[in-house]
Amino acid sequence: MAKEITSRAENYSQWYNDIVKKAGLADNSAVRGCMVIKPYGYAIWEKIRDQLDKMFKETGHVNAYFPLFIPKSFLSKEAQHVEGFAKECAVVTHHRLMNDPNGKGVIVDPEAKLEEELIVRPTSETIIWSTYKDWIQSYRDLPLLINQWANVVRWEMRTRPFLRTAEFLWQEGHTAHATENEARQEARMIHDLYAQFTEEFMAMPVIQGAKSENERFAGAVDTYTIEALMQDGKALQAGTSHFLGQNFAKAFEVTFMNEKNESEFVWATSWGVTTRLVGALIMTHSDDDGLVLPPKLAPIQVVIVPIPRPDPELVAKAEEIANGLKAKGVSVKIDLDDSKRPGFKFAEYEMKGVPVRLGLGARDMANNQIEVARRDTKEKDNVSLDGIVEYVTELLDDIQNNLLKRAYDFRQANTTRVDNFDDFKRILDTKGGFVLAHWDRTTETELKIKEETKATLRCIPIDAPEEAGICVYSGKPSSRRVLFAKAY
RNA sequence: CGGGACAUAGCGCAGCCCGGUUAGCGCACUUGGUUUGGGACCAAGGGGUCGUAGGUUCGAAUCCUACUGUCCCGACCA
Repeated sequence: MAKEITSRAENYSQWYNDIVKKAGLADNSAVRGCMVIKPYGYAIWEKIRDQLDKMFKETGHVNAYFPLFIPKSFLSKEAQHVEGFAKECAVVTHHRLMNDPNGKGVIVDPEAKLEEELIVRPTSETIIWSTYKDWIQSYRDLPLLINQWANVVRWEMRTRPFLRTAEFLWQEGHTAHATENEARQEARMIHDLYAQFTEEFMAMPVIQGAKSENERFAGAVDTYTIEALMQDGKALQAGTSHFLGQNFAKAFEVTFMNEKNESEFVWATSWGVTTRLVGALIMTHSDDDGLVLPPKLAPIQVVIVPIPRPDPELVAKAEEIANGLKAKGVSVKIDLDDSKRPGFKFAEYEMKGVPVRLGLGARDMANNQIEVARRDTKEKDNVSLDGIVEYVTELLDDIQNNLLKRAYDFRQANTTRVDNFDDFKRILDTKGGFVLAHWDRTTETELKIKEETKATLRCIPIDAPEEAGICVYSGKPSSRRVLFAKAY
């Protein structure tokens, strides 16, 4: 047994770390709080990125790139915004090093102090809105629909690979609109796009909702979120879309002339998802044998293992099958490594979450069949080589659907409606998961609940039906249930 | 930033309490051979400033002090 991972039951955090490491997704780095994303982990991110990028472009957005550094003065222009990020910013104060006159090594050259310090972007609203001011003159310049793929830095106390790192990769969309309504629609449209993406591609169902005032993005009027439920019963915020009102337009004086030749402030949105999605993917589907990937995001969808070794006849047949699959758009790897035995390879590909494994040996060739193993259920079947391409492409769809259904069923089974605070606490302590409860819509109650239960108000679901009830904490009237959970 | 644990080869660990030749084991790696349908076996080999800096001592992986880092549990957060 070369590689083993801690079971989820034994230690969920350790299980997660083991998967990240042993599936080859990421390593710790020499820099505290920062990870190295390894090729296999990055390949998953690329799949996520490419699909989202396509969806953004289909909805009229274009990509651009803004600077990593933000003048300190920019960050202080929007009061709530700076308050939200001030505690976790990396600051550049100097621009030069020099040899240490007292010994070996280098020191910061005290002569090279910057006149104005630069902040490493924790998010780009300020630099972008200072730029948009110059780009927008007329209603004819609107809407401005721009996205950027970038890295950002938030100096977090405690980090975990993919879920929270000091530096992470993301996309941030920043749009400007002539009317409030159009901006609100944009924020909601992206919110829907995110939900569609996570469900269709990540096979991860999400609850769509609005954040409470307390949980809202610093500087936003409304924040929409997609909340996913992880296997340990904790919620994970997987993406947010913000309606920013005219807050940034006012802070950066971004105005335009409307059709009546009147000057107006523009209406704004911003929205983003991060490499955290890779963490979400891990914690939604994986099991005690390793990573489980949905076919639509798997860097390798099918691996063919010649058994017992890659002999020429087997490889020739494997290539024939692989070419058939590739013609259908399936990514296939033929394992040509002859230094490892099949059993080792099986375990390895299971650890890496490859959705389908085909085992091809002389015995199979003689019987005109092949061994098909699916990662999600670990079932194995001997399947005729005739029509194998169709069989596998259908199986990939089936796995994708099965993962979504499994995650959805898990969420259903771990979503509990409660009507009093005793039940609320009991469910969170025993079962965990999502809790749907009535809430009186005050921040005071929200904070009390958080203090007493560690559960946070994840969102006010957009599809929650109107339902008369009383707040589980205060007993005051409420018209709909909201979503609480312990969260990452 | 609080509470706890840990730091010895790429990874996982033993040795430390009770200081004493050349610091050991498993996995991984290299070479050769035998194997090969679920993590092969045999043999030979390479790889270490024992986290860093001080201190005690004739002598420190081992004892003392400080620092740094990592992990787990909290608080903060995508």
